[in-house]
Amino acid sequence: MGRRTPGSAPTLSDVAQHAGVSLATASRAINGSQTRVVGEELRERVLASARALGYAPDANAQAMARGTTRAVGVIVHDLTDPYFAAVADAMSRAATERDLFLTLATTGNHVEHLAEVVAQLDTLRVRAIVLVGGRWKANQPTADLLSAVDRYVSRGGRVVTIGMEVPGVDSVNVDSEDGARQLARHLHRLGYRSPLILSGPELHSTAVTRSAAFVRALADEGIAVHPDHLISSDFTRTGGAIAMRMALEAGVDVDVAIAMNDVMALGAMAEARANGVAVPQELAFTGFGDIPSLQDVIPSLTTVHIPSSSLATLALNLALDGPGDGTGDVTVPVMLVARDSTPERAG
Amino acid sequence: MGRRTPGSAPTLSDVAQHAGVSLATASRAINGSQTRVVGEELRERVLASARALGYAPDANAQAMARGTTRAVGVIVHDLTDPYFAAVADAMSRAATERDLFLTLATTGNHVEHLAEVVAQLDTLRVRAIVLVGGRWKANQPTADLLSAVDRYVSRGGRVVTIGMEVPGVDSVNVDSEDGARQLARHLHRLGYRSPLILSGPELHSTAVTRSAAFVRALADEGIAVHPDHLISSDFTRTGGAIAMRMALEAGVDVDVAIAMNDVMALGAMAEARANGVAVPQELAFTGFGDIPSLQDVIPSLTTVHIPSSSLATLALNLALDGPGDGTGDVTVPVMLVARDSTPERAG
DNA sequence: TTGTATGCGTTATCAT
DNA sequence: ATGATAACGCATACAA
Repeated sequence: MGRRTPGSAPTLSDVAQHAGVSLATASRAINGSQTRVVGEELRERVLASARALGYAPDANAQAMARGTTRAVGVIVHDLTDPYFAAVADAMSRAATERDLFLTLATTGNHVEHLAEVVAQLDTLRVRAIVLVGGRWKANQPTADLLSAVDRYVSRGGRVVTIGMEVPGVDSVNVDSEDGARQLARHLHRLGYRSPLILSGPELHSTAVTRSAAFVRALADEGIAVHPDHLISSDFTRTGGAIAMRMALEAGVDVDVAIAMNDVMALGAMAEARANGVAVPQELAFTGFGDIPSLQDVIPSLTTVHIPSSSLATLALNLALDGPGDGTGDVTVPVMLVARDSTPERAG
Repeated sequence: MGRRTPGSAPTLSDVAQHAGVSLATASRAINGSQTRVVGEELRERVLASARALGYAPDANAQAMARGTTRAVGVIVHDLTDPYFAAVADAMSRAATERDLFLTLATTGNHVEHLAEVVAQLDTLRVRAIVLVGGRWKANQPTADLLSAVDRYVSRGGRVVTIGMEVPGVDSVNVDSEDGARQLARHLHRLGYRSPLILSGPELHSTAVTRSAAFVRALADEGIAVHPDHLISSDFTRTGGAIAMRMALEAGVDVDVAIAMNDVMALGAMAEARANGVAVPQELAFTGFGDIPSLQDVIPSLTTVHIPSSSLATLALNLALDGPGDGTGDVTVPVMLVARDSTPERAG
């Protein structure tokens, strides 16, 4: 067969030679120039040669010659978290749509590696970086991160964050404010009066913002949140469980636990149940995000739907076409999803 | 500030010039050659210049000069599926471990794009491609895919699949055989005697292999599977639900539904319950895979744990260090996880 | 140890 | 319309 020796790859020159044309013509015939056109006959011949040799262009060489790549970088905390998985998946689709490909990086539990990851992507000369925030203990950008972003941007790189504020960087955010309002109104109407708020890490801006939004929204409904009824913990399932345990041990008297995201709610719910609390009769639960696996938990969890797909699409569009100066912030609407974890409460 | 005009990036030449050394010295000082060493003083000066200019190497140029990249390609069906998410996450960690980065591609529902995706990754000259099979309707490699893989391999590329057979390609597989055996034994001991097998697509080799393994394993326990009690459907949650509905409408008399993966089991379980079946008393359920979200479903699902992390690590190692000729197949052990969806059955 | 020069595969700018 | 040829940014064989 036409298999060449391993390690070698047919180059454009090989193709040109095989077709008996110049390198330039081969290039134009295969990857098409915007200015030049190749004659019908030659084009056919070149294409045939390319096929015959099994030619595949070298994207790295193209990147260098063109001065730009077709890669976009995506940074998430942990793909195991359904929220990130959903966003990453949508991002992948959106990228394919625009004929780009994804370089995906996860930071695991190490926020401190964030700057390093950005530098890596910088090295790859990705066209844009989408930084998906949301589960790190703290999401205040460190000096390291800021300078890495700054270097990248100074090279013409584009950055946009999702659910995370970085000075001078465009961002796409969830309308936590409105979500809290919808949920608070719903709970009030159902008869809930003493909420327990399961907040995220105290250093996490989304956690702080969102819980503040809940406190306000509840106040608007005439429901005051007792200071002891706001517990901070990790933005994870375990975090939710721990917060719930703390609440139970403190013997708080509440009728609904409002978690700042779904996984926390699930963790808290499991913990409550494990401690003999009747869910949802004795204690109701709400989440935030509407991750897919929610459809299989019992009772199904009342939550606020975050359209992760538009989140991703908007972020990518913003990254590629936006101003790129931090003035292009976008907020995506959310929607209450009432389910079984918050039954109507008898007075 | 030292911000350069957007679009431009300081190059190694700039650094060399700034430090007053040659290009070669700058290169060696920054990325360290294995043969050459740079004097202490000069190295410092170069590094300082690099820092001062905000220099970041161009990975594309390096790739070209070195003739090799640090990228590995990963192809999954859908990140929204917890199984793929888990594998991809583990892959990301494994890649970081080896100082590589991930180029992630999802095929969505379009198996037919698989060849195209491989060609793309080929273009990028990724060091290796890990193809994670498992949810496509059919996973028989098409001629398109085969030739794309062949071209890539002939260039020195490495391919390994997970849970999918492609001729001449190394693969990492789950020990379905043993998983079926463990589960069958468990079910038999608990008193189950008439199983319903929820299989995957008829064209899907994993589905076929695994259900055959179950039929055998059950037979070994003296349990025969009635032909009508093996239903094929999609490898998805919806597929599971549909299969369950068909079984219910057919009025099958069974005591346990054995799904070929977790999401099918969850879909089937929900469907059964929606149709008034008491779960698990009236009908028990088992899955395969042990995806994380299982901990929040009630009753918790008995399943077979697939160590997705070692799956990913092994695949990557095999891809990078293996023979690369299809003789390096690896099988990873699985483990029964008995939970509440299969209670002991009163004779 | 340091510097010079060449090549990696492609695009783009010139001529022709 | 086609063909030379110069970049692109870096690593390395060779020379000093």
